[in-house]
Amino acid sequence: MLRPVYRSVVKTSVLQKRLLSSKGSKLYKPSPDSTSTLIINDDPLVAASSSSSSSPSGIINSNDFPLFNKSNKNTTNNLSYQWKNASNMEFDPFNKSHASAITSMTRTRDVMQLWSLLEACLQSNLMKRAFSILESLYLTPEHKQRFIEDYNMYLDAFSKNEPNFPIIKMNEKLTNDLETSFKDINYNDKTLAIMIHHALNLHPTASSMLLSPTISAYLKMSVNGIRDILSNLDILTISDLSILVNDLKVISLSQLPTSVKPILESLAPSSTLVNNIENENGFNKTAAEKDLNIEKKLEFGRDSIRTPSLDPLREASLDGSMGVLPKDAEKLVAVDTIGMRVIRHTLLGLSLNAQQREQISKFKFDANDNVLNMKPTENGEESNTSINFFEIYNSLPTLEEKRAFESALNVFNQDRQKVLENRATEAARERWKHDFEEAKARGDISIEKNLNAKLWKWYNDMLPLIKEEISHCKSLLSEKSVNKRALNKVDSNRLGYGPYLTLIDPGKMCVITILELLKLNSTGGVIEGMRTARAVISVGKAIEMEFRSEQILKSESQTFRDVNKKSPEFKKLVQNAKSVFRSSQIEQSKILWPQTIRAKIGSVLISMLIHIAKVSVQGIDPITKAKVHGEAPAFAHGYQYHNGSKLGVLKIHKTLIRQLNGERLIASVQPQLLPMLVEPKPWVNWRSGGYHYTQSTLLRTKDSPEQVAYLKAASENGDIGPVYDGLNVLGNTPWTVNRNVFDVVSQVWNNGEGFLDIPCAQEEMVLPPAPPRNSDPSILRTWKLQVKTIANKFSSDRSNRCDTNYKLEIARAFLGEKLYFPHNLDFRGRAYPLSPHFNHLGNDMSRGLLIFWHGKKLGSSGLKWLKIHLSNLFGFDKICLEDRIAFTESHLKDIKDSAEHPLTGERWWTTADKPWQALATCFELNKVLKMDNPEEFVSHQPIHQDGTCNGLQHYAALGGDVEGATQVNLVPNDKPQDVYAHVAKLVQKRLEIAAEKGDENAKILKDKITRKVVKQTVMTNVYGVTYVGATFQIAKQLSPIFDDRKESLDFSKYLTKHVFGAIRELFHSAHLIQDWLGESAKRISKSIRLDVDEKSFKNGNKPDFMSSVIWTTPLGLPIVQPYREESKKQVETNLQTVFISDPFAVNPVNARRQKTGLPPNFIHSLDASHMLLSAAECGKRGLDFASVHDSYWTHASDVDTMNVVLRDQFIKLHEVDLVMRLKEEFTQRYKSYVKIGKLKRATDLAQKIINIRKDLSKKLGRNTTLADEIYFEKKRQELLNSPLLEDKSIGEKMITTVSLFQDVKDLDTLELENGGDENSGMSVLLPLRLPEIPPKGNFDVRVLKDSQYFFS
Amino acid sequence: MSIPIPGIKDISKLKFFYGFKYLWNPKVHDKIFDKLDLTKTYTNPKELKVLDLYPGVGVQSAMFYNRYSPQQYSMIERRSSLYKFLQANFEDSPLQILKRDPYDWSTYSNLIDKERVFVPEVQPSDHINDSFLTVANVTGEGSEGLIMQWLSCIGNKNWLYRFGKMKMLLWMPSTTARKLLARPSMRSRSKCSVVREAFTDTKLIAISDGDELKGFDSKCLEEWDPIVFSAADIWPTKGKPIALVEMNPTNFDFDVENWDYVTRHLMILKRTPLNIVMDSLGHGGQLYFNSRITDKELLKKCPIDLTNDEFIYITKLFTEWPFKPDILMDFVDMNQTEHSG
DNA sequence: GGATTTTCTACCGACAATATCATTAAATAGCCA
DNA sequence: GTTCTATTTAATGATATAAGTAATAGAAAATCG
Repeated sequence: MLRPVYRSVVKTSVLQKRLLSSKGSKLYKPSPDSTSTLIINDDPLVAASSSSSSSPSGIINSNDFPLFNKSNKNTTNNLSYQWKNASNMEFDPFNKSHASAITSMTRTRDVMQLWSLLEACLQSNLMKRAFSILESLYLTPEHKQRFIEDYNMYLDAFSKNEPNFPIIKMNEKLTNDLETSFKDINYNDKTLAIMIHHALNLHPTASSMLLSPTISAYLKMSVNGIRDILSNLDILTISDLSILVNDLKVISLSQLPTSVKPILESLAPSSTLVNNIENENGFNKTAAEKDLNIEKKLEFGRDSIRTPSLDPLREASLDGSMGVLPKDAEKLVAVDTIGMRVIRHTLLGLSLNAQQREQISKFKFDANDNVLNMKPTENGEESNTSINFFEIYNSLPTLEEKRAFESALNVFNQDRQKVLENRATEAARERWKHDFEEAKARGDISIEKNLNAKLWKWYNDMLPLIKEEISHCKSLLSEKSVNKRALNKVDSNRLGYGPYLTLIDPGKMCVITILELLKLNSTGGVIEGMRTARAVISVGKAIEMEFRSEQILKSESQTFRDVNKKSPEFKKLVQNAKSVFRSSQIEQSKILWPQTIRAKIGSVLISMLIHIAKVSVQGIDPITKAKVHGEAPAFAHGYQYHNGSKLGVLKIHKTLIRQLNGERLIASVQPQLLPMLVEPKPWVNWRSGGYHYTQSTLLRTKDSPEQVAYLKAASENGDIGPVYDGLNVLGNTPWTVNRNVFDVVSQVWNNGEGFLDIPCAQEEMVLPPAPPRNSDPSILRTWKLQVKTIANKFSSDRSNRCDTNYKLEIARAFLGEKLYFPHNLDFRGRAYPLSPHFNHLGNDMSRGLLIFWHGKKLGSSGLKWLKIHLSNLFGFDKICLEDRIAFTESHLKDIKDSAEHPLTGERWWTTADKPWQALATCFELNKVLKMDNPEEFVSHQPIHQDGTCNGLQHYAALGGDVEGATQVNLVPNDKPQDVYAHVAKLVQKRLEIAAEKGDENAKILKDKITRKVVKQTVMTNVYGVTYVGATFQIAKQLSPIFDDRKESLDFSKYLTKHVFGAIRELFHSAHLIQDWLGESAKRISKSIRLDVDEKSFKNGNKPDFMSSVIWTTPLGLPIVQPYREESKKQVETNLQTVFISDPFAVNPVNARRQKTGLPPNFIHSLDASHMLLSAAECGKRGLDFASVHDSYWTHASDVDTMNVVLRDQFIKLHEVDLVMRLKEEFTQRYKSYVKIGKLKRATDLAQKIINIRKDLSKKLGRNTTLADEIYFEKKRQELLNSPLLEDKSIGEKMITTVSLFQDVKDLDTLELENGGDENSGMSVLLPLRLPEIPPKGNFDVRVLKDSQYFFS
Repeated sequence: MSIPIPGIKDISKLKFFYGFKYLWNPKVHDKIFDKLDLTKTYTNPKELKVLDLYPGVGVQSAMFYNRYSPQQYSMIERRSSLYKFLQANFEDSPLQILKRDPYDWSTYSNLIDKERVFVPEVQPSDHINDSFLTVANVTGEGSEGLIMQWLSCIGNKNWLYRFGKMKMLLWMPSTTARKLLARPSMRSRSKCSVVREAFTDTKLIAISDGDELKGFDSKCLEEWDPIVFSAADIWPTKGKPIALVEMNPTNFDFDVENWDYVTRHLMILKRTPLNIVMDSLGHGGQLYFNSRITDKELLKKCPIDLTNDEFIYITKLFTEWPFKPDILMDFVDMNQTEHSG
């Protein structure tokens, strides 16, 4: 590999600094040779490694990464490992393994907090404080390597803050900072980029003559080459680059980063614009407004003058920085932008009917005005404001036209997506205002009645409060000397959250707070309200999220602000460059707000809202019985008890709740997390993918830095490409809303009645009358329980309805749109859509509402699969395919009726297992059946192929279990096997035998065993359900048969034993593997890593076990089981203290959960791998693909192809002995770990250990502990690994209680398994050994190739 | 003929006490009985019926019987090891041993109404019931809830309190006693001390020596002058100190449900003055109560400083509040089971 | 080292106790040389 | 101006909260002497 030319920064820096700091014009005339002498080639790695603190415990051990060898294309076929060395010696907060480094963990936390604070201070122009934070960061030794990045952040902010600071002074400052304040810190190319940018943007009156040499000087100082300087697009704007290339001509085009090169190429020198006006005026504007201006400029050219606005919104805003759409913008958007005119032109050029034509010509192709259909439809204005793109797309006759349409739509949607992710709060605010003004025109009463009008009132009341708070914070923060003692509690709190609060536009914060609280209504088990803890954190998170996307948008528009060309081709270029830019920005941001800050911010905002939000209420005076009207706070903070524990709650007033129930809730859906209108950003990196402006991580880590550390290392090693591939296929599947189904759901919904799983709308709950107070306590108690049950039902119904409302509203908003679901993974690798509420993983209704955007002709086999699909949805999925087809064909009449009269007809579809999806299928089938040639029918319906007990399929393949494999359809068969029925049969047989022997229970139960009784238990058995749990499941199934609950439970207990027995018998080898996994997990989680800090061994002989179970999936994804003891702390906020966990705390593992979790998690990691492999392959073959874990979806015509892929990939996955590989990985990873075990006392080895202990005891003057032994063994290991030969030889001679085991081969004979005589065993440290793998059976997974019922 | 009292030697052989603790030293018991001076209430012990809940090893039971020879003395004890012990020691004595669970409400309805094994006399509430006494030992650390439930039964006038104002001699952990007996403004003042104040007249009779004593107010201790006995007089010796209180129900007249809601919520923020804390009672509470409470001094007080009478006053205002919240819905429901096959 | 007591209770997506008092650690003021 | 101590403040830890052991009960892990 070619290494870029490094220059030893250590040696050059001082000289360079001296050069820069030299006074006068000399600086601007650097002689070429003087700079070149500064370049000293030296191996930077030597310097880096010697300066790093290289604590081995602080960094992931190289042993930690057994990854698959990528050299062989068929990864699964290769058993050899490539032990990659994650020799990342830099300090990085995530790069810590939990097993070690307790101290650096706390430092990590400190650094994280300092970072977030630094960022906040820089944003708020608190330069002094920022500098002192820098000083603290500088003192963290592990952080030195990265410190320059923080300094760059500071310098950049400084430059923006003082745009007219002469470059000489700037240079002096830089020199001074790096030479005195932060010794040993060297600038990097970004530092230079900042200086260049500063120089370029100085007021033009500055001696521009000298500009060129200055810049040349900086360019020559480059550490990694000029290219590297220029790649800092977050610093150097396009116009900067343009000047450098075209005006100063100090660089050539070829040196530019590839993503922007084409833009600059197309910018002719003459048309380059450097907008200095913007520079002068625009500093205190928020990103949004800047962006808005950019947008406008992009569209109308720079001549469009911003007219001063009298809009009250603007007046109200703090320093005029409200990022709202100016009123005059509406006028402006009415005029077509050129780019959009082109889109319209394109669209009108397609084959459209008259109506479509009219729609398009009326339609305003402006992203700001037409984000989504969120406006009420009652006014019937729908036809004007929205276009059903799906219909148009479908009506286009040729593929070319479709392509052209999609391409035009995509350009439009790119803009809409941007607006969607960035302008949602403004949109909400606009809506409120609009409604308010309308209501106002009608009178005060209608203001009260209209929710949005009320929200607008709250907004206006809250805004000044926030502003006041912010100005408090600002004045407090800008005080010269902060006398901490003189501060009251409120102010010292402000000092903490103040820097963050000042970051975001106050108006936005209002909107976010209000929306979050409305969204959280009836969550957390609270009857009419929410948990305070959740509320404050949600608001805090939402604020942070807003800030993040604002940041990205801001830097993006900063960089591209002067790009001003109107051709659509150019626009595409810019869009492309921007997305590359965003990606790298998101990638770079590592800063997260601490949880405590989120909570504090949230509480401040919420308490303001509580203070001002009022609703008018009426009650009855208990004395006079007269109706009383009044005003009450809409939100109230209080507490409720649960099992004696207090729970902070935020109650919402009944009046408001009633209003919310009748409301369309679309507004409060977190807009950043809606489905996307364009393809998600592809996953290329562990934290870059999905939404365009919202950061999401590849893995849903449970606040576990350990998981992140492994993921990051794998990502940086480039090991998880296949994961990205699969995930990107999932994300790139376009969907649309099934209008037919939507209309039916909508009708049902508006009806307000209960329908299928939609509960009916209920106003009040009906409670049984209370018994007299002096009734027996037991009677009082049953009544209380009744009330509780009813209330629970009521509130769960309501939240259910609310959830349905969300789904429906999102669906409505996306009617006729092309939509995408960005995905990420849970910690085992299973994929989930990022957007909540409405997605294809949702309930039956959500799934029924979704169809593929692309249609495919049924072709020869499509109709067959469509029919089978319907049969499956009705629950007939365990009969052979022909019978399923026959089922559908025998119901053609019902299908027709269901499709044509879904609600008024026989409603046959409602009898299906999955009625809404069945209805969707009926609609298609009905259309197909009317066609002369069904093969020509264009189908959009996803067809599902489900694995029969997917977990058991994997187990069977792992164990090579022929019997089990047969049961789960791994073996070709002319008829699908029904596991559940089979288990039921086995249980039945057992019962019959028992009954013959005179077993009473068996006699009663033997004829009551159905498939249904055992189904859940068989399923959950894979997840390691316990005897007790299974008993409950079975009791639930049996309860209709027996009247007495007690009796039913007794029978269930009995039955459970037999069911368990039957399952064990049937899937014997699966259970052996399950046991093996469990035992391995137990041993690992009870093992000790030697280089662990002795502190965790403080309890003498009882250490805290720190090692969690870690493995790598066949796709290379490292999986860390995050189960640890949680440590939570109380954090003070404005409202109350909240109880939150500290993510950087180092906690011992929860061995139990590690143990019970491994079997299911391992299997899930395999099925996830299978899914991703299949997805990638299907993607390659041009299939539209979606998945719900073990259910795979595609077009009817492609089902056969997909099935082939599924089987191939499954075989590919299991051709390797995965269990063996897992064991090898474990053995390698936990190589030098020890466990506490018992050794037979009557052995030589034991005697030797006793002698060592005696010696040691003498030396120490006390009894030895295992901790001491660990200490010495650790010492020995350190010596052995020492580079010094003498150390090494000392180490080799050293004998410890652990080293004695090195050469022992027959440990089994020496170790006492549990039990044994009391005196024969003694506690010693034994090397960790894993149990033997159960023998593999004879099943050859390759026979699967011909099993048609594998997935069906 | 008096019943022999089990000695510490026999008692110490017992292994299982389920976390309960018993005073075994007869001398201390004697002192306690002297102090209790029960004949003042039970002028005619021959008509007295005593219910002994969780009698444990029965030392106190036997000594009681020996002293007063009541008409009926029934011990309710279900825990097998202790039941066996009682059987072995008192099989032939007049003490009645019933293997029932004192925790279970049905035990009482069965005993009293169904089987009529133990039928106390109903007496009006103008005096302490002079023919019915309950003695109980609820010294288990985890059984504090039972005491609290019994207390609320006084408020409901159900359970054994349907027979009138029945006296109860109750052993409990010292910490529980401290909480119950706390008076306004004391550190341990909590909702249950208000409940105690509302429904009963309770005195500390005896307490084992130890650090826990420090938690009690010295003035109160002076007033009650409890018998302080050594921790060594308790078996099993390990564990926390215990105390004996005498609980006499009192007359009360207020809306218990609303009062319960008000006290429960106010005592959460027991150090927050009333003029602020009222918001936690419901939407707009602060505004309402600040306008209704005329006594400005009261508004400055914190819940912890309030007497029960003051709580009753606040409750009255609360019930008169036109916009008062629904007190029935004052609970959270934890995620119920969903998800199926 | 062995019995008693406590802790679970099928995996994942998922989402959470809190007020107050006592004690300890840290920081500041004061004090004096 | 420093160093040492007294005093105050911040941080941390402990404890109580409500009041049928949430619907349930028997095994496995953890604790304690």
